[in-house]
Amino acid sequence: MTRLHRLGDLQLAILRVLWKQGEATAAEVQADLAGDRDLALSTISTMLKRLGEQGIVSHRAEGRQFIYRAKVGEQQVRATMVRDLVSRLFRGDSAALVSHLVEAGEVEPSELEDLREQVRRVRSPRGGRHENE
Amino acid sequence: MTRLHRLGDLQLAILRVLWKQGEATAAEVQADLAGDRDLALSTISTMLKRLGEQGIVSHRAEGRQFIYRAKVGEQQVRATMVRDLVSRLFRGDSAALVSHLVEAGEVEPSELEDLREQVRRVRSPRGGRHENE
DNA sequence: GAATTTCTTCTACCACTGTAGGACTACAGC
DNA sequence: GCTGTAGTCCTACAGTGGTAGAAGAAATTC
Repeated sequence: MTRLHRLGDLQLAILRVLWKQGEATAAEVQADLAGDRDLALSTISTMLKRLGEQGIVSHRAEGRQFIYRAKVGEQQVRATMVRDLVSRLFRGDSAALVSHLVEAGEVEPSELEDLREQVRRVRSPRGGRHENE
Repeated sequence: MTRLHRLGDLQLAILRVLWKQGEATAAEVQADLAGDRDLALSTISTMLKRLGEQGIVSHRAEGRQFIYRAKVGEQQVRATMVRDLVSRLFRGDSAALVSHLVEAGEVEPSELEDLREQVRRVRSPRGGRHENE
C-alpha cells in the first residue's frame, strides 16, 4: 500500500464504487461506472487485480467470482493525497493551501467562518476546552 | 499545456527552480537541485525538453546553450492542481477540502480565523467593498 | 585546424495507468 | 459427459514520468 498518494482516475472511480457499495464484483463496478465511463469488463478486472497487488483492495471468492472490497477508507485516501499535494505545492503548509483557496476565489471567507463554527461544535459538544492552548 | 494538472515530482522541482530564478540553464537547474536530488545533466535536459514540448516552459538560445523560462506561473499551477484534486476527491467542493483539513488536524480552527482576517485585510484595504455581492 | 570541452538530443529502460482482446477455467444445464 | 456461459487472467500497447548513457554539434583553446 505504498503508493496511496497518487491514484489515477480509474482507480479512484473504482474505489468510490467500493466505498459506496461496501463490496462489489467487477461486473457490478462496471455497471456502476457505466454512463460516465463505458469500459470493458476486462479493464475493470485488470485494475481491480492491480489494486489488489498494491494492497489497496482485497477480494474473497464467492463461487466462480471475486467480491472486492476496499482496504483503505475514503478519509485515508483523502488525507494521504491532500498531504501529498500540500507537500508538493505548499511546502507542507496546509494553512497555505487554505489561503490559496481563498485568494483564488474557490472558497469565500464567510465559508471559513462557517467551517470554524461547525468544527467547534463537533470538537466541544458542551462548550468545553480545546486540546491545545 | 494540456496536462498542467498532473505534474510529476521532477517537473515540479524544475519549475520551482525556474520560478525562483526567473530563468536558468539546464546546468543551473541541476546545480540548484543538487543535494535533494543528484541527477545527471541529461536527466534535467530531457525533462526540460519534454516540458517544452508540452508548452510548460520555453527557451531561448544564448550561444551554445538554452536558457529556460517557465511559461506558467506558480499560482496557475497551484490553482490547476488544487482544482484537479478537489474535483477528484471532494466532488468539486473546495469548502469540503478545508473541512477535511480541519477535521484531519492539518489546520487549526484558529488558523482559519487568522486567514479570514488576513484575506479581509487584502481585499478591503480601507474597509471598502468586495468584488462580488 | 585539431583537440577538448560543453551543450543538446537520441535512444533506452523501467514503472505505472488506462484500456481491452483473447485465452483459460470452472460451473450449469442438457 | 459435453457445451455454453460467465468469470478471471494473460498479454499487449500507448502514453507519461523518471532516469541516464552515448552520440552529435558547436565553441574554445592550443
